[in-house]
Amino acid sequence: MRDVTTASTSTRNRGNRRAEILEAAARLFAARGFHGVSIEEIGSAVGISGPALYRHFTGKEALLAEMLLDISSRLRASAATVVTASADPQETLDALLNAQITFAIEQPALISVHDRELGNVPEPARRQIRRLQRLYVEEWVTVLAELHPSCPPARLRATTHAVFGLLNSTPHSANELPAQDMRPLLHAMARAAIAASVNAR
Amino acid sequence: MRDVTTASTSTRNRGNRRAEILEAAARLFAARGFHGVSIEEIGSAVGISGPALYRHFTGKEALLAEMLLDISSRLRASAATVVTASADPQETLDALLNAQITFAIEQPALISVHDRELGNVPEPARRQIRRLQRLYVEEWVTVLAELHPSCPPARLRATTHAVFGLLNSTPHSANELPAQDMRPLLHAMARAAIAASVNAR
DNA sequence: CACGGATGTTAGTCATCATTAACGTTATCG
DNA sequence: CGATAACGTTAATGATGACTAACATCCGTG
Repeated sequence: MRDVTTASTSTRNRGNRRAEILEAAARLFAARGFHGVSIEEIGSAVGISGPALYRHFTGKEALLAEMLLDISSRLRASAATVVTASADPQETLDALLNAQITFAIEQPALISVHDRELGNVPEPARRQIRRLQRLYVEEWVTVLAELHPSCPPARLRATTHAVFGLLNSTPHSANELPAQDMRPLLHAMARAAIAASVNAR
Repeated sequence: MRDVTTASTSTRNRGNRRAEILEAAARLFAARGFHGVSIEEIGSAVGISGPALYRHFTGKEALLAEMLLDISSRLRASAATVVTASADPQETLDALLNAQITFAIEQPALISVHDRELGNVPEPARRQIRRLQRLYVEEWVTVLAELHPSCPPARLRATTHAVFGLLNSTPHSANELPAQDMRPLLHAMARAAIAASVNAR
């Protein structure tokens, strides 16, 4: 149905509005939770008001679902890219750390929503999001297992979650340090925490 | 224990009710957020139904406020106790770590609610909770500053938040490892992360 | 025994939404 | 020039849900 060759003008701001709405909603959800924010508030945050959202999303839950799906897809995809880019596990781990740190620093609202609101996503989408999250964790576990083959996978999984918690602390410490200091700080802390985890046995 | 034979009626738990309600509400809030849980649900989770909650709390927001106030008071008090108990900063830090780890492992639901729902607490109480949280962070920063006087306080604060994120990852990794393995793992990771933070400069 | 307080119950009440309906306004394009 | 699709708007509509009212019950105590 879509004519790609002549669609330059017909799709003026279509993609923009959706992205704009998702961004505003993420900020609001991060502050007061999915059910604490009304459709009207999301609308007025982007200059339109209320039910106009239904021209872009089929409902509030669908908006949340798309938001979480987008986040987990991007994380998982970036991990997959990083993993195939290098054969050296230590280098790969550093790249995984850098990708996650970039995301945590640049999108603290999405980070918050991502690990708070899964319980509010309706069932068809929830399973898919969980799957992507699990795959993302497994990318990390695989890399860590290459570095430390003697460490049991369950321990590596717990280690990975702890590292995510460390890196995703940015919403709490956003104003303490500038990003240029925060970035190497988180990287160093995470590397040290991982090393301690697999050595202290 | 209690004599069940003579108490055929619905439980003689007079003082326990409030605590019971707070605990059930914490679990529910952790799963679906403050606004995602109804008064009716909280009530039926403890065997009573609906408006009976108003015999124990003046409202839903008051319930949340008391929950968060209780958590932050306990954390702050335990930190104050620990700090005065020893003059050796390293020993004090280990005690702080152990206290927070115990809390994170035993009360994952409270941990979740504590750093997600502050935005839903009405204003008089919110300021007080923030104050207690800030005092708790400052206990940590003070101890860390004794150990590493050359490190700027802002950096120590960011480090503290990152360590909290690491330790409070328990809601995500609850089923990966038994508590007896999780505890030393988190302790070792946190210590290493702190050391890396203050050294890598 | 009567009474009062603590604790429940069930039926309103009143707001607040999410969602839908019905109705403009462009602007692209045949 | 219309037709039509994209995008908004302002009223319903219907649920849900917090909170209140009115009414038991139990139990300690004067």
